[in-house]
Amino acid sequence: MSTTIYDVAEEASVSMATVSRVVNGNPNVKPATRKKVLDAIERLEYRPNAVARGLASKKTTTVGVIIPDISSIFFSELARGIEDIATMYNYNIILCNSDKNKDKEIHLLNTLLEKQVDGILFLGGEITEEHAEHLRRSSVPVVLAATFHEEGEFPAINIDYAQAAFDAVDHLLKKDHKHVGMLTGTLEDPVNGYQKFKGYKEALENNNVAFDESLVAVCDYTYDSAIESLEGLLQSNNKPTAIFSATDEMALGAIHGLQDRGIRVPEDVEVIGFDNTRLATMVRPTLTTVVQPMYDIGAVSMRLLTKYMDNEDIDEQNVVLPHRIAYRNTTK
Amino acid sequence: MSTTIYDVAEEASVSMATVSRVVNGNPNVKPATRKKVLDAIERLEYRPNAVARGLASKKTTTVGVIIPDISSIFFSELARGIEDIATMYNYNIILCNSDKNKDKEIHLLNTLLEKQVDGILFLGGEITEEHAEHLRRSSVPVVLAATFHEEGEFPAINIDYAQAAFDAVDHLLKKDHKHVGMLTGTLEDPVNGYQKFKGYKEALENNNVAFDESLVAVCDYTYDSAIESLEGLLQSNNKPTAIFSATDEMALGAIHGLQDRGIRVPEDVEVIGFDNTRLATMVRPTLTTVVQPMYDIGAVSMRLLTKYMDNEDIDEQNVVLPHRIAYRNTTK
DNA sequence: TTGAAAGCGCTAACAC
DNA sequence: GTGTTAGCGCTTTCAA
Repeated sequence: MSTTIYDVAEEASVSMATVSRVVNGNPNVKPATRKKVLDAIERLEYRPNAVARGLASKKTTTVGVIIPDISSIFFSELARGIEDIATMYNYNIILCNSDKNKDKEIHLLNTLLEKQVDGILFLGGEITEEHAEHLRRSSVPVVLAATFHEEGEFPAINIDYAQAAFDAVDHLLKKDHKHVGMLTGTLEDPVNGYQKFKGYKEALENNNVAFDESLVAVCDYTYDSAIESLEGLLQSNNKPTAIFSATDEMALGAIHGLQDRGIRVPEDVEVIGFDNTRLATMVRPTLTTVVQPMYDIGAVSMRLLTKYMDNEDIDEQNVVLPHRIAYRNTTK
Repeated sequence: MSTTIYDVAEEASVSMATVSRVVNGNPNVKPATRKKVLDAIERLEYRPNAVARGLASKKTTTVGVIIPDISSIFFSELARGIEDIATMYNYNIILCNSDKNKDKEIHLLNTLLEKQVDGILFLGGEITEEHAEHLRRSSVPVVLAATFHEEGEFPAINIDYAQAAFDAVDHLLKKDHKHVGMLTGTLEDPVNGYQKFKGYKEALENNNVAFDESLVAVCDYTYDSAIESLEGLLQSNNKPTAIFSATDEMALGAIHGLQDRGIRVPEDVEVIGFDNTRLATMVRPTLTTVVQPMYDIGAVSMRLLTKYMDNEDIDEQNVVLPHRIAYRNTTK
């Protein structure tokens, strides 16, 4: 079997309590005995059993992360931010894909709780009342990232999506575009759907431009769906001369869809994306897009979670990170 | 405190052993008592403690995944394949970024072992002799994915990178290109560097084309580095009329770098990438590239790991998945 | 500064 | 079918 704390104690001729103390950096150990123990550990290649430790101490130094889809260019960047900060604070991460599926999300929540994680990060999905009920019952802190609960009941890290969308569309409108199209996710999606759409509409109102339903296309976030939906927009009586897309990937779809039809970007149609994923500079023309600090959202949410786990003071449980627009070449 | 198996036993007026039996689906329980227990569990909202269970059973149903960088479009796709199969077999995943850094990798290996994972998936990094020593000492099975050990000592899932590179370059050469450039990763990288470069050289030899050092540029896998390195290739006395890139992202860099200089793709220069990431169809012209089944590599490696963990028979510890070339519009 | 001993919540013999 | 009991490897009082 693998060597235990008892073996080390015996090898060093001390009690297991003393071994435990040196392993845990407890200062109440005479340097000489500390050395004895350290040597024994080395000789025996002792490696503490984190499961036993977790059972005894009720801390696993592991946090659960529920993420819609790790293969998404957006969420994987978030995940990286999370993992970096987790490492910094000595936590490991159990990563689970939810596909934004409610049942899966709730199931995962329970699985993670069974595994005794010290905290949970919930990313991206819609927070329904059913979610809220489960989250409330959680025995460990939960923080949301890139999503939020209507009532602001749970700590959450986001940008102001509606305002960001407003800014982008407003920019277009101020340049005298009369017909600005929008590519959106499903409106049930609080972030990529509802909030951004809301910003779009508000910008229209604010600029006294009538809302035209035929100018908004609901897509499923994929590049291909954007190309397809474009057909609809182009059919509108109010053919768009500018398009705001809820994600970069769909913006690329729009750009290429336009180009494939011989429509020039930005000369004939200007395009603004959202997220500033690495894709944005990997297209020609390079994409003007709303910059959302993805890595930071992950990092900040993990940091906030550590505060909850360590019972530190929380100054603000709902943090709104800044956004801006990166002007590149899909706009004039 | 949270409710334990004792509470349930009391509530149901049975012994804890019986509760354990129903929780674990042991058939030796009378239906009537099973129901009693199930009811008690429901009433008390009992949730088994996986840590205690792990300590007692020596199984955590958790596997460790050491991955170079989860935010990479390539590895995140692999990770998705891993997670899906893990879920299917009821495992969770502890995800750790290594940045292909040897010390980090070895440190992570130890951390995961401390956490008593049931198995480990090691992705992408170089396997030095030092790695091998640590891997050999692992108390749980380890499988490699998208990397391998020279001696084939450890189970590994890959495609034949050298052959794949050969195929791509050979295709170019057969079309009478005399000067085929290559964008490669560092040659220490067994996969993206050495193997692909080897395939490149072999294709040259096979077609009786002299190797010209000025035609290969070592990049750091980024889009930008590819754009930069392009300058060097274009300076060569044997200006390339075709370019083979070790990754799609660098291929995009090359394409845009060429286009920015007014060089047309594929008319003036043909380009072939590697991986067939989602980027490949998100560029114009769409990218001809070597198709590597990323998701499958993840899925198959996780499946193989489950076999090791469950002591199933292994037919082949070194699996080589098929590759092919997707011909699109960066080649004529 | 060190040791003894009581759990942590569960599984897995073993007995009945 | 069901209960008893001895660990799993560690942390954490409490004494000394």
